[in-house]
Amino acid sequence: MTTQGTPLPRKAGRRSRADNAEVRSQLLAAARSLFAKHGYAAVSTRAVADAAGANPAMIHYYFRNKEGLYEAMLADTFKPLVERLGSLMAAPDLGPAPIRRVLELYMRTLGANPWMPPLILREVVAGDGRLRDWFIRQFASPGSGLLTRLIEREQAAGHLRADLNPTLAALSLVSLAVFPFAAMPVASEVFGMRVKDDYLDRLISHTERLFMQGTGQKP
Amino acid sequence: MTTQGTPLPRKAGRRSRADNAEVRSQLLAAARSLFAKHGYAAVSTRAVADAAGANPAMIHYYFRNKEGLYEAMLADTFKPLVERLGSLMAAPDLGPAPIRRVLELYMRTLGANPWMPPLILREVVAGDGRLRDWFIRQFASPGSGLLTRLIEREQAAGHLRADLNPTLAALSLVSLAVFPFAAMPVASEVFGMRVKDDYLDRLISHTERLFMQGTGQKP
DNA sequence: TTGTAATTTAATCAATCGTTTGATTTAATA
DNA sequence: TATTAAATCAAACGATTGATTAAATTACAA
Repeated sequence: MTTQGTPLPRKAGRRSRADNAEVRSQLLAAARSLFAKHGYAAVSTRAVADAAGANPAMIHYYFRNKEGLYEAMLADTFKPLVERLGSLMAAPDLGPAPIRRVLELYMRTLGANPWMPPLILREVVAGDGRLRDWFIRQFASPGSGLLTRLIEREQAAGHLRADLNPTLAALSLVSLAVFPFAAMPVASEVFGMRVKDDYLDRLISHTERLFMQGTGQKP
Repeated sequence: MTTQGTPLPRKAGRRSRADNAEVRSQLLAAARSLFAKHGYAAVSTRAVADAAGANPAMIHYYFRNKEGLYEAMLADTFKPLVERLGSLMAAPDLGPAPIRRVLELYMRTLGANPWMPPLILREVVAGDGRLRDWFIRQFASPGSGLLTRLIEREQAAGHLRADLNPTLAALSLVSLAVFPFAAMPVASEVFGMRVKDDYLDRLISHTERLFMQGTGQKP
């Protein structure tokens, strides 16, 4: 499971061939698409190489093995979002409507990168370790204490309904931020949804509203 | 994907050997546990047979192939819940607090059968068909129109906050019913939750409360 | 141009996959 | 007891898996 071996591209001091790292990034893109769609075990390294228009040996060359490829793909995919979320929630003085801004950043990112929700869900659900620990660490720093504390602060400020347990509210918020996107293909059939242009806006507003005081009025 | 072949246990007119179907049910149990924990592609038919203390050929004998085993396992696992949910929501005259009763049935069942949430999530997320269609059909009848209409009825009766779109509320309800259970192992680490005896009750109440008017009081 | 390291190809390794075969055992029927 | 069918087993099938290598090719510094 853990990669205990030597590093690979032995100190690429020289750039060559098509200015490059192009094959590497194409492998990452192919891996992201295939792993998101079919899951880790169902995707062969040959399939990734084919989809990237490369040779299986290139995976060994750049990433040592299948796990190394998967790990690099996850980091490449989620690092930007995790960093932006962290800096947003860790800010000493929150701007206006921080909960909504977290929701917006989260949902718009997932909406724009459809491969993210499946990857998140698979990592969350996967019983075996693989990258579960790495993934937990990624989302633990900005997602756990920070989100719970953000909710507490917003409750204290009177911006959020106070009758909710902060920890459960944080868990609910994440649930509502992730699941609907991963379930979109199915939900559109099950619930007969017509995913129109304003769907994302309506979903964000709806989710935010759940944590606010109900008005009793129709939306 | 579709099994186009002949049926297998050729008309079991005779019962034999340990009164039987025991191997069959043990294969189903092993498949349920392993597929839930590791996913379809990551589990070999040999592993299932070993865990069931049976011979690999018995899978072919009872279920024709790996997909047949998986399909039978899904049906065996979810049919009871689906039926109970359907009859609860389709009742002409709902009893008191039907939303809470749906939540209770759903969550307590998932809580008592830890393999269900991973299976649901995998089926929802799986891009390829396999049993996605079957699964959608299972949850479409009781889960779609019925749940949405139930929410509308409860809104009309003044039992549910009226400022929520019924379809989005239905999707949110399902999200909150499924995701926290599947995420439990991770969430307990990320959110520092201590899953105590009353955890399920508190989660149910919290989720129900989200769809009610906020009181502004601490819980 | 030549030397050298980076990159890519083709080929191959042992291991494991899902599946099937053919023979055997068990138990009910005639 | 003889017959028959269901159930089970050990063994092996061909195909594919992840991984690795040796050799060929490329690009750039000297």
